[in-house]
Amino acid sequence: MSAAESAVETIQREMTIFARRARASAGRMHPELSLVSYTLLGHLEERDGCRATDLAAHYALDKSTVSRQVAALERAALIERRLDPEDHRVQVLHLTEAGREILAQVTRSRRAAFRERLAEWPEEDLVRFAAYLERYNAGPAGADTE
Amino acid sequence: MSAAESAVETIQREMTIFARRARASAGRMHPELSLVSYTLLGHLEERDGCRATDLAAHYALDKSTVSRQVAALERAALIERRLDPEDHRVQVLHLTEAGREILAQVTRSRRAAFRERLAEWPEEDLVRFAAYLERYNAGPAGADTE
DNA sequence: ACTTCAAGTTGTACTATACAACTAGAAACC
DNA sequence: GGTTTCTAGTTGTATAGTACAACTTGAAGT
Repeated sequence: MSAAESAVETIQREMTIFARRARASAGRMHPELSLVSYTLLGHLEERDGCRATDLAAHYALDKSTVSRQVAALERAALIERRLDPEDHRVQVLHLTEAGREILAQVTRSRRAAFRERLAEWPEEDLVRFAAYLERYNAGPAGADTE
Repeated sequence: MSAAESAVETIQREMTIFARRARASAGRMHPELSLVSYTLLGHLEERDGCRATDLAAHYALDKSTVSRQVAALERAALIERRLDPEDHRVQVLHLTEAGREILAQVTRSRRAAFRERLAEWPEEDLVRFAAYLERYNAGPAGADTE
């Protein structure tokens, strides 16, 4: 096997290990916000509000799944729905103040965990690793991970 | 924010994206073998058989979860249980021929997907990316992802 | 106006998971 | 050697996340 092939094997194996671990650990670290809820809230913050359908499309989730997630987040008062006056089918989702706070808090705590895990890494390696991950994820959707 | 800090942010974000995508896509690609079943079979192949308890410990899963996964894999005739003659509480799990085949087939197909996604990468980058991932995953357990 | 399309909700089902209670066997300790 | 304690695994129960299908409501096109 060439060096490239063997590297691909390793990447596959390590990405699999990471994926397998991530959800469970996210749930353990932040019982109040699952990985999915976290990313949904993050998306709302980034876009400053959007529709449930947009979330479903962006994360390749069924609209029923998003509907229930949104309902739960609203119940927890982390988001609110605003009826679009232009189109009464549409509810634009927005973070509430509480949602913003929880999101910031979880982000801080996740960041701390990553920092700790990467504490010993030289800056040069961090920058390269980050670039590789971006490049990997930006690759053609559907190949394996979308 | 320093270059290192911003790289950590990116790593966190991209790892999260990857983790969120991975399970669902694995399920879509291989309905016959979930990501968890796949890793369990892989472990059995690598170790040439082991106990359910070992699987639970290694993957930080509850023994009840493993018990049900194992039951399903046995029902599908992908693994078999052999009673340990030394200790009648113990069942040593082994891949069956069918299990070996399915595992090989899914591995091939996953490998093809990764290869395609990484096809344009220079060998040097593949090797470095693989090393970074190994280093990341080998880090202290529990920080974030175990 | 009628049809078709789009946004969301709800019913139903399945998978993965954990925790707790249990059974069966092994080991340890007087 | 019998009692207690530990270990391996199963089963009951509950929860989260997910998908698909059927439905409701509103918008748009013909």
